[in-house]
Amino acid sequence: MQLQSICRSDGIMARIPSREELIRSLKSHGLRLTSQRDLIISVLRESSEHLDAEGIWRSVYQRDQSLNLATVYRTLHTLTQVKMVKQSFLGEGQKRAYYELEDKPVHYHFACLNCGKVLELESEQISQAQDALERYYGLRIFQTHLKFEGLCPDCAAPKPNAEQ
Amino acid sequence: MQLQSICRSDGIMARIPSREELIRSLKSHGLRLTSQRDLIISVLRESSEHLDAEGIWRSVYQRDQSLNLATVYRTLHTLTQVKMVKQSFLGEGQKRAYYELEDKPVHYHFACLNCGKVLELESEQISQAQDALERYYGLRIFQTHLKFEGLCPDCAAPKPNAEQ
DNA sequence: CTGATTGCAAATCATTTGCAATCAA
DNA sequence: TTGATTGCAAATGATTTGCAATCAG
Repeated sequence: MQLQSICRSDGIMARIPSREELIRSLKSHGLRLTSQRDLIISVLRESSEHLDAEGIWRSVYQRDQSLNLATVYRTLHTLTQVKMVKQSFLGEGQKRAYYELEDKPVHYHFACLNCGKVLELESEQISQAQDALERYYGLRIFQTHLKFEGLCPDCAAPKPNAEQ
Repeated sequence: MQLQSICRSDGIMARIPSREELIRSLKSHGLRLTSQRDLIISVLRESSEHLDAEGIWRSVYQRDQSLNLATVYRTLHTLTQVKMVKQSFLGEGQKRAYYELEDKPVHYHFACLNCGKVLELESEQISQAQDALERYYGLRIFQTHLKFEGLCPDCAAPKPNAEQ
């Protein structure tokens, strides 16, 4: 069972930053725009699912066969550092990292154990709980890693004549 | 900066299952009680902090120098499968797995980015949010992986003359 | 006795790194 | 021009696995 696809369960389209915004963002951090970075960024922009480094590399490979997997890793690392990219561990066992462009609004991931689909969930309550935890325990929370696993609506209540 | 220690921020003592309960649990799953498993279980019971496989191995090593790291991994895998042990990815980057005995009540982890301390947080609101998500999206949630990162109370508001 | 479990060493697999060559600014 | 970035190949490091020997039930 593999990671399959991303669905925003709420039907709300996430705002994907434009190529220009992303390039501006790159430069504002003193980073250079190389053809490799440009390609990787466009793959991230155009992908409808979360990709791991190798998936990104395979996508890029169609347009540039010389781009090296190590460059993909290095680029993702750099972009994650400057908060243009968000890294999540969506597979079972959190072995492999998946990447998506940093976009608002904040969402959380749900991975179906049966079909591998990944849903993006929003929850005001979670953000509130987080605020409450900060106040109650006196912490400062900079990052939240939250992932649910279970059965998606389709797999939880399969319809008689529907292929999952 | 390394993982340092576990503090139950609320001061509530978690209930640690007795050795006998754990052995009973082992057998109820058709698993054999070997001296290696017995040792690993007691290290898990007696440890006040989350340990990774190597930390467990080092602890066990004092009592049995022949116990192999591979056995530790295999045992942790087995115990995780039968839900006697819970695996979390507490380091930065979720590279390495940490293990603790499965115990109620449910808690979440907070890792301090400065001193490496891990706090155990409880939050009724998070459980409620989870229930709400299940109902709202029509999912079944079997597992929640939640980890916060930021500054612990000590590092967020350091006292003038206090070490870390 | 017999299948479960272990020790050992080798394999895996995602990710990282050193280094010389290349390229953006 | 010059430091940032890349390709390549080799290294890393946590975890897993094949296999023969051992042990629990």
